[in-house]
Amino acid sequence: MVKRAAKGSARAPRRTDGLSRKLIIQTAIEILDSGGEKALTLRALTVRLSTGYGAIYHHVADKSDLLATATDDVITGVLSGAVADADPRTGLRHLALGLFDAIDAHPWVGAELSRQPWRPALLDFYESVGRLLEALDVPQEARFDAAGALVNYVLGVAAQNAANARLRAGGDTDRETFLKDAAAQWAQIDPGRYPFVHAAATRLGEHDDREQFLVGVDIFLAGIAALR
Amino acid sequence: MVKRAAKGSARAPRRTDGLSRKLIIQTAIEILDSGGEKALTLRALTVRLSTGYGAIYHHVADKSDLLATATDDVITGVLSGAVADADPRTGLRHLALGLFDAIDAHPWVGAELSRQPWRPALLDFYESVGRLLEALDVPQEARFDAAGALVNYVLGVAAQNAANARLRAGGDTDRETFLKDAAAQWAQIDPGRYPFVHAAATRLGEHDDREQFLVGVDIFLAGIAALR
DNA sequence: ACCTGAACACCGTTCAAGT
DNA sequence: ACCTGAACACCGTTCAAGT
Repeated sequence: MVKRAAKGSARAPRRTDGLSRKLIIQTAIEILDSGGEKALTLRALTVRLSTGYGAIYHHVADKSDLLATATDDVITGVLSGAVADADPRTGLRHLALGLFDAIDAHPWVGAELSRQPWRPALLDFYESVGRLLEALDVPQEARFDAAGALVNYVLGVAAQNAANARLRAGGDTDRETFLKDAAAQWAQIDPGRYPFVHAAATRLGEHDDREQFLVGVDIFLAGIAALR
Repeated sequence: MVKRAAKGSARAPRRTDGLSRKLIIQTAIEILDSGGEKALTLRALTVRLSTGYGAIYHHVADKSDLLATATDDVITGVLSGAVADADPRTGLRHLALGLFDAIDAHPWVGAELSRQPWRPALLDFYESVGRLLEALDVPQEARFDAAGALVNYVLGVAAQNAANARLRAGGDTDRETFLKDAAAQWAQIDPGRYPFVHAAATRLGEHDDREQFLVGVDIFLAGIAALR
C-alpha cells in the first residue's frame, strides 16, 4: 500500500523543474569557469543540481562526454558572432583572436581542445579559415597545409595561455607552490649559457600575451602570402 | 621472537640493488611508452620495481614530479644531438623536426609539454631557436615574438599529433569506440555546408603528418623572412 | 521515463612501523 | 637512510530499487 500525495499538491520532490542535458552542461560550465578542471567532479554536480549520480548519467554518457559538450558549447557561442565580410586578412585575425579570447576566458577549453582538436564545433572555424585563405588567393594545394598550420598555431598558443591562466587564477593551495616553482626556474637561467632565453624572460613582464599572439598570426599571414 | 637468516645467505630481500630516482623515472618512461599516460599508476610502478609506495615517494615528490622529470629526460636526450653549424634555415627545420619526432615516439611528452611548456629541458630549444633567428638577421625586437610563435606552433602540432597517435596505438578497449566516433564525425560533415573541411577530410588519408608539419614550419620561416 | 544513493573498483598520498 | 604496506580520502561509474 503506497501512499500517494493528493493530486497537484505538496509532495515536494527533489526537483520540481526536471533535469535536462542542457542544464547539466550549463552547470558544468559554471563549475569549470569558477574552479577549473579539478573542480568538476560528479559529486560537485550532484550537489549543485541536488540530484543523484544516476540522474546525471541518464542525460550524459560519461565525464568526457560532459567536457566535450561543454567545450562545444563555448566555442559555438563565440564563433557565431565572427567573420563579417571584411578584408580576408582582418577576417583571419578576428577569427584567431576570437578563439584566443574564448580560451582566455575559459582556460579549461584550451586543455580540452588540445586533447580533442577535431570537435565538431571547430568545423566552422576550419571552414572559415579555409574560405578566407581562398579569398587570399592561396593556391588549392597549399590551402590545406596553411589552414592546418594556422589552426595548430592558434590552438597551441591558446593552450599555453590557458596553462598560464591556470597559474595566475589559482585559488587553490597549489598556487603558491606553482608561482614559487616558476620563479625559481626563471631565476636559475644562466645568462651566460642562455642569453636569448634570459633576455626573453626579463622582457616577459612588460609583454601583452594577446599582442604577441597577434604578431604570430601576422608572421603566419606573411608566410602564407609567400605561397601565392 | 624474530627469526633471522644466517648472515650473507638466503634472506632474499625485495631489492638487492637499491632503488634510485633515476631507475624510477626510467621505469616510468617504459610504462608510459608502452601503455600511455593511463598506464602510469603508482601501483604499476611498485609492481614493476617490486617495492612499496613509500620507497617511490622517498625519491620522488609526487606523480607530477615524476611526469615532468620523465619529460625532461626525453627532451634532453633528443636535443643533445641536434643543431650543427649548417644554414640557419635548415637548422631550424632540423630542430623543429627533432621535437616533432620525439613527441611522435613518446606521445605522452606532447601532452605534458602543452601542460608545462616552460620546463627547463626546453631552454636549449628556445635558446637554439633564438640564435638561429639571429643568424637569419631577424631584428632584435621581432626575435622574441618570432621564437615564441615558432615554438608554440611546434608544440601545438606535436600535441595534436600525440593525440592522433593515442588513437592509433590504442591497445585499450577504448580504441574501437574512439575510431568509431571519429569516423562518425567525419561522415557527418555536410559537403554543402563545409566544402573546405570536407575536401580536407577526404585528402587526409593520403597525407603525411610529418610532411605537413614541415610545410607549416616553412610558412613560418617565410613569414619571419618578411620581418627582416 | 526519470531519479536515488549505496556500493564497487580504482586512484594518489600518507605514515607508523620495520630494517 | 631507506623501505614496507595498511589505511585514508577521493575519484568515476554502476545498478537494484524506488516513484
